[in-house]
Amino acid sequence: MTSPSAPSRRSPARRRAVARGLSRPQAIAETLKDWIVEQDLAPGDRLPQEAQLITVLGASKGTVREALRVLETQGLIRTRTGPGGGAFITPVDGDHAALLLANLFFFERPELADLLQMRRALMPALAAALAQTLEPADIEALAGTAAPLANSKDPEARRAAALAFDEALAAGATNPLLRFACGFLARMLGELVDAPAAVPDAAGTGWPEALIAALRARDAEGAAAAIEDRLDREAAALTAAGAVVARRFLAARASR
Amino acid sequence: MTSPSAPSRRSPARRRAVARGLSRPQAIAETLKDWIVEQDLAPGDRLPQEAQLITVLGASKGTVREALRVLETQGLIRTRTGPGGGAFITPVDGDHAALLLANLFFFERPELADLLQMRRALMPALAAALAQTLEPADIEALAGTAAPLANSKDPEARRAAALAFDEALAAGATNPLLRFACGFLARMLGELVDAPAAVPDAAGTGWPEALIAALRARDAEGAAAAIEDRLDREAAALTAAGAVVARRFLAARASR
DNA sequence: AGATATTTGTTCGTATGTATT
DNA sequence: TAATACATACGAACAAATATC
Repeated sequence: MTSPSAPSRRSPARRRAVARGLSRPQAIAETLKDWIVEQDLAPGDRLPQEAQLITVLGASKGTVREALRVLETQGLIRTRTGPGGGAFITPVDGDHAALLLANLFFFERPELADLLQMRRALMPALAAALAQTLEPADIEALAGTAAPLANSKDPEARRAAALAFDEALAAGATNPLLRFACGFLARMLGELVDAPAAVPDAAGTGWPEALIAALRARDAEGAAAAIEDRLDREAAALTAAGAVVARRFLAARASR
Repeated sequence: MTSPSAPSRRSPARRRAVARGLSRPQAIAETLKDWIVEQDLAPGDRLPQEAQLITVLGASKGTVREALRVLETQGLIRTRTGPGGGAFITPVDGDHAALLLANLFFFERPELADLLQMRRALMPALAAALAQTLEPADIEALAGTAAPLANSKDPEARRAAALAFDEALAAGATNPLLRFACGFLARMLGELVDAPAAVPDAAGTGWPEALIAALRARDAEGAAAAIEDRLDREAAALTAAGAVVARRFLAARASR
């Protein structure tokens, strides 16, 4: 009852992987990934059942389970128990990918200045792109999330609001690379940067209003300028306050 | 013989993780990550042995092994057999992180224009940064990798040379975020973009020489300008040739 | 070089949990 | 409620790798 082209015991991917010194479960995971591409599997599609994988891959239950756990960790599958259950392809989501990428920067820890430099390079491009692609309804929704930025009295609440606003901005990008990169930077800055003293924020300068206005006017340059003004003020304030990047992992968020 | 503060059966991280619907091995992996932070473990340090983890975590061997495989997949540990063996902390390397991140873009597949937009936003900043930080010896090494760009007759060789050069440029950045992002973009463009026809490259315009000259002169603006000229020409050529982003995973590279 | 001890890696039988019918 | 189909967890035995003497 094996499917006509099941993942093979001797796939090229697996031989490559083993030759590179990967462990067997990792190698089996590579085989399954190749198989996903070959079969053109899409989110929602199911992998063969554990029992079938055991026979087809020529590995024991434990090893196959470890291989599936590898794919789960990569964010590629989720498993369900019960009849009709099994391992299902799921699209990797940005939150999950951000977690994995943050592991890299746990060891190659960036300075605050590095985060700010990166943000300075990307966010003006994001703002300009948004000015050209955002629908009026999206702009008004953004304006909604921008409100607490100026209104909240509590500094902690304002910090959370700024993070939420930056993430909302990033989420609006049609370019998936820009969307992920800006969202990731916002999370790093919001969750991993600690300041010993209170950091005066730049919302009082009216940049959120200027940005929204530029977006409404589809004014790419104006939007970029509004963001640049804000970034420069905020960078100066963070640096002056002696903010630093903490040594921790990004926190996992609730899924599904 | 358990260490004075071993990973606990009821760590806060594990309760949080289980509450979020994570599987037990994933939850145990979260516990271990928290423990790495608490103990301030650095690359080379060893996790408790399998047998100890089994008793301390209150899980079976298979479950503990799956948890370790999760950490291995995240690039955080490597295991060795034999006396004195076990799971050792390893710094996550860029290649590994790139592979994991590429999984995200397997599903949220960027257009060629998205890749080019991102590169246009980042590489001028990279060039400017390099002009300020690169040592003379590094510049000369770069000049060496730039040579095949203009000299190779074979288009395929030139393509490989361009990829290698861009990765070398990225590797020179002191900002780890910039280093990773530019390296990742280079790999996406080099490995995942297929062109139906030959793509004339821009090396003939002398931009590599102009860039190297600007770097030698510590001329940030000149370096950025040289890169911008090249990017714009290359983008036009790729677009004209009808290049597209393929549906595949990034290929793993040889490690250690 | 070879024997031995240590530690991870793999397998399998069994039992349990969970969702569907 | 009961039966079924599936993943999940456990434990014991054995295999393979590697350091040490």
